[in-house]
Amino acid sequence: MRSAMLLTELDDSACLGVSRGDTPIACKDCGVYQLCLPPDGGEADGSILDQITKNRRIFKRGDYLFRLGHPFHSIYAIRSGSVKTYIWMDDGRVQVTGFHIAGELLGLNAINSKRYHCEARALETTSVCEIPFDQLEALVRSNLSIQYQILRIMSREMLQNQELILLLGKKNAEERLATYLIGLSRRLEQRHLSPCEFNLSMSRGDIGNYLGIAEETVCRVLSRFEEEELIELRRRYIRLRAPGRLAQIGGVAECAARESQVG
Amino acid sequence: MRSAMLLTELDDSACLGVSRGDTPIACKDCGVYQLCLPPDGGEADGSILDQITKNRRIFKRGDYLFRLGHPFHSIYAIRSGSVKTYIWMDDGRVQVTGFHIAGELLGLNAINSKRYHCEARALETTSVCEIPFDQLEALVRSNLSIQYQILRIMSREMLQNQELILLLGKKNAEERLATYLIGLSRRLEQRHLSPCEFNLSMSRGDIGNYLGIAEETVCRVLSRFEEEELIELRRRYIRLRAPGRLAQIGGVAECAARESQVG
DNA sequence: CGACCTGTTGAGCAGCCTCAACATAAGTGG
DNA sequence: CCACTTATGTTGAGGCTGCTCAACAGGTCG
Repeated sequence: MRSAMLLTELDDSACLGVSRGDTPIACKDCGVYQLCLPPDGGEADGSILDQITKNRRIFKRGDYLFRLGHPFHSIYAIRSGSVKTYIWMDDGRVQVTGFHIAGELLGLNAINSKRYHCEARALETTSVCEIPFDQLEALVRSNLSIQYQILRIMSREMLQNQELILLLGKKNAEERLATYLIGLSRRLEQRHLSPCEFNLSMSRGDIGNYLGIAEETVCRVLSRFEEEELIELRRRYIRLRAPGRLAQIGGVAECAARESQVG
Repeated sequence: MRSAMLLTELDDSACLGVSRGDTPIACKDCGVYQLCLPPDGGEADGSILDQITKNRRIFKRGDYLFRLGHPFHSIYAIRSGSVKTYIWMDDGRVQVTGFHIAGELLGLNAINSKRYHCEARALETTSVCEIPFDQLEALVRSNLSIQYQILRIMSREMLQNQELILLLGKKNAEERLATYLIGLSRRLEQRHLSPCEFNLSMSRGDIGNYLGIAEETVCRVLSRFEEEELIELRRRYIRLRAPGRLAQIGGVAECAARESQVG
């Protein structure tokens, strides 16, 4: 038996946006591909890109990609699988700071201090491209647009963190979970994966920790959602039956309405 | 009467780390200076730097530096004064995402989408350097180390956001306020300003909003801190009488113990 | 098969919010 | 300069959301 995976219900070749063979990630928005393709759609420097995409590693469930405080050497582009990142306080309280799926980059916030400032752990069998920072720097020097891509990626990550701050500061338990489900759904959709039917790779405890609520509250709210026929639930399998309604509950703007204006 | 300022108790020339005349910000860690000085300590390109630092603007209390959704054109380096940034939900709930003082950069998270994703408003009379993004890009092209500096700055901002996420997700009201006071104190200290005696430029409501607690709770906890002789309080004036104890309450590691290791 | 991990549901409790009244300071106009 | 309004801060009382503790169910693994 393989370990729990996002989207085990779907066929393998589509799973997490990675095709079977050695072909690159199919999604325009993904990891190294995203990093190495200039925004104008031209081709990046093939040799360096090839070199980087060959640095593949597999992590099994529970393996650490990197650990808090350790020296920064690489950033990681997830090819398939999923990863959680978290930090903690001296007394042992832990805060999950993010779940990361195919196409996302990890470790960028270590650039400043040259040390990882969170811990990254695989939630399931996960394939990544490891990109040594010196290689990345060389890449940047050889190709100005890549530097700009990195800025864009970091800028986007900062936006996501702001959304999380809004969630933690102002939303109640129902809104938090609705927001979470819709956010996950949209990320899957961006990767051309089924946005309304998937398997969670993280536990209820992880979800609750991330959202700043207790594991039990996660269960209760999800049960309520199921009662109200907003979702269908079987352990880690979930189907969104009313994504629009969930977005409404979560206070998440429709994609199109994102650029709403001020008075 | 001038409006409330951080540190009105101190003499003007030291106020917020800006000297009286046209001399640059005195603090090594500050805004444009930080942006334009390569990490090796050499001099940046004088002409472009000069050009940029001449783009000065003054904002009065309540003025907007930029507004949510508006097209991104500039980033802002604060020279003196202070600014709050915030976002909101459709139903009007607002989340303050940060308070920013001299030496900090605003607007970097708009790079990705070319639109500002938060609103920035002066808390008091505030002097900034406005840096048009095209000028910044030119600067980056002419000087590779500046690009790296921007990466560092963004990386650091991401760390601060992670700390806020930890606070919002896991700390109680007392811990939040203690963390807040210590954080502010340390930022002032970095700018060679009195770390234990200052005037807050933000209201109790703003503080509570930022920390995810009610205004009334802010008052109550601060009153309790005063009773316990941890602080001295007179409206917006505050003196930290036991910063070590506050750091302990807030679960904030001592600066020296920051690189604590994992097992 | 038993041990263990994860998830679910219930009961009681508490931290913080809400609402409200009031105090103090700041701003405004005569 | 004072009366008035407005903004901000403080304190109290009561209520609610979500937490804690606990028991148990279902799946997984050695």
